[in-house]
Amino acid sequence: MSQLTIVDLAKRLGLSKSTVSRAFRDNVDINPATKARILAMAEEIGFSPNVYASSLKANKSLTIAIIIPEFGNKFFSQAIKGIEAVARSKGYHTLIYVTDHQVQNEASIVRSLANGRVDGVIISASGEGKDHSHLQLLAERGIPVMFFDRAYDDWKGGYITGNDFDSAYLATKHLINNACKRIAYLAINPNVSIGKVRKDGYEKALQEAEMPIRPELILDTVNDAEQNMKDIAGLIEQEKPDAIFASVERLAISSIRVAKRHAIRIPEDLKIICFSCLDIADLIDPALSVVKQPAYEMGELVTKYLLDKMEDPTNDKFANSVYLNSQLIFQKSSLR
Amino acid sequence: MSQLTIVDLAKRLGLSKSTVSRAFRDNVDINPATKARILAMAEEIGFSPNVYASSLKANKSLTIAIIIPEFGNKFFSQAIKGIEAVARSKGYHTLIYVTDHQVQNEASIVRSLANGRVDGVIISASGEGKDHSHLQLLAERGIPVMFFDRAYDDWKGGYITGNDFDSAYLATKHLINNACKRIAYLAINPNVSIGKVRKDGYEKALQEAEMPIRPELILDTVNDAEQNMKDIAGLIEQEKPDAIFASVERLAISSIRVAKRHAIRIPEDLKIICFSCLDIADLIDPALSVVKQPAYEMGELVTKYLLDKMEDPTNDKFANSVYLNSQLIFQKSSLR
DNA sequence: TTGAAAGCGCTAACAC
DNA sequence: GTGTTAGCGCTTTCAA
Repeated sequence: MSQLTIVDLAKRLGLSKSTVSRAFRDNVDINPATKARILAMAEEIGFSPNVYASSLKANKSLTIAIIIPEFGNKFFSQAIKGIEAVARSKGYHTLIYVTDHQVQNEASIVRSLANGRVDGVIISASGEGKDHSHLQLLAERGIPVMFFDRAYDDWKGGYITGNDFDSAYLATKHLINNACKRIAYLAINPNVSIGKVRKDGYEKALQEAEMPIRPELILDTVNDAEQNMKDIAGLIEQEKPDAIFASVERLAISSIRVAKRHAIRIPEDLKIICFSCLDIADLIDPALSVVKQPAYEMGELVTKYLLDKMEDPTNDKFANSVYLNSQLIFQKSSLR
Repeated sequence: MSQLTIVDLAKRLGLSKSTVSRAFRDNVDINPATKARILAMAEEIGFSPNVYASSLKANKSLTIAIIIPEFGNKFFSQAIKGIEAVARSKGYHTLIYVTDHQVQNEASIVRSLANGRVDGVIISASGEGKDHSHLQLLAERGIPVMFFDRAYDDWKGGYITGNDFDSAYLATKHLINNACKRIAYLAINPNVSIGKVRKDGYEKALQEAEMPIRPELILDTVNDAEQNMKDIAGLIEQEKPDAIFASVERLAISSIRVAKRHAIRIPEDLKIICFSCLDIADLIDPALSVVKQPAYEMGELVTKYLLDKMEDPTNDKFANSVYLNSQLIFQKSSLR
């Protein structure tokens, strides 16, 4: 309750507050014995220096922020776990924000951070909208930003993601090799990087196999499971695809539910594969084929890069994109 | 880059910094026109007040912390989503920490918070250990704490959790009603509230049915999936249970894997039910019976309570436990 | 309604 | 090695 300060400590010990302050910093000249005395007393009365006073002084917060669009799947929880682990190991604290795919939420969150609250920001982009001026705010403040998994088309800074183009290409090719002729693609927002890149991989595989890219087999989805179920049911009924490649896990789950409901057999009538970090994909009926991204590693790496960038903001090295290899796991849902 | 301050703004506008400061607070006398001018200029040059200076002054951080043992399942991600949503709607920021079930991590995290960094803390307890003195630190600082899901036996403060005793009792009774005679219980750490309460519910159901409580059917597990798989395999082989009640999801998943590996049929040879917030429990083979806690609501409620407690720390109302009803979903894995 | 000034708790020259 | 002192940027009396 009582707000202890270094002055209180100093008085009790008959020292000045600067000496007490020094005891809590490294690399400063202080008599080891004095330091020990101070730390012992601090321990005894339960004192530790007020972080906001320190932050104000140092103009550093030792805090980073994560902004993600959703929390619905293992990908993000694993990534956050990686982020938090690295951050904490380096003495940083991690603020978390969920935008629910609303860019305006992302913008308002970013605005609330651009006043010294954080030293760096990690974002997985929340959606469309041409206006990413909120990112400009961080740039003006010199607050480094790294994106992971999802970035905006026009983002020129650092970005860690999976090798989604290749993975999507290989996943589609796998379906083709398993005799699929009408492969539907369930897309998310194409304004977000992964929406576009994954679709490009899908299209390349079709082209390479000299199969037509049929726009009617490409379904643009929304952030509403019920609506998506309807749309997927409509797609299946009208277009009779023999395979579905879902760009994100929740669309594959919806597809499986639709299939069950309509007595469509997987994989006999319809094969399914999707991007997913689900650790129990093998226990689903039927075992779900997945493109599994290294979520935890991605979280670790994006944080390492961010912290490095914070140390050396001008280094161009951190403005590049890094692609981590995903793992393709073919199981019953996509096999002939 | 350039660190703008209220003084810069004041100079540009020919005002004093106190007037500028007032423009950013509500409930103070300031000419509306002046305020508008100030805010317009702030917008133009992209200024917002340094939060650490404000926090230092106000001795409030507008920040809370969540400390959880793991991030492995939907329960925690949903709960965090609820916490963050409520916190943000009230203007609070949310720090997140994962202890990996290590009480010493919990302790060191708490220590790093007890210096003004946060105004309140939400914890789901990380494990055993008799020494919870780190919580004392927060109490001394007058930082309110609320637990959710998992609390320590000796915790006397606020606690929001599921009606686990009743749910465990009903889940066990359900197995009994489905002709199970040898119901194994997979326990987690009994020093954490839910470890004990859930087991109590299980035992009560057995007693009520006049079935013996067999210690050899109760497996204490550890935080290591491989080890647990071995132990579960051993249990199944030696004790031949006809049902497993897993106190947490990951133990049920491990059990299913063991069963598959050993060609044990679920539910014919072995029925399974567990606590879980898995949203695709119905898609697992076989569809998994679960006790589903209202994770998101729990996150919301614990946060509301914490924020209320922060306003009125002496109100005993927030020292009580609140039990939210879980939902029992019986599916193929536990049915005759 | 606005300005001047003290101070939140800590840090880092600078002096001794 | 330790003490003195001047702020970090903001808020808030108090006076005008």
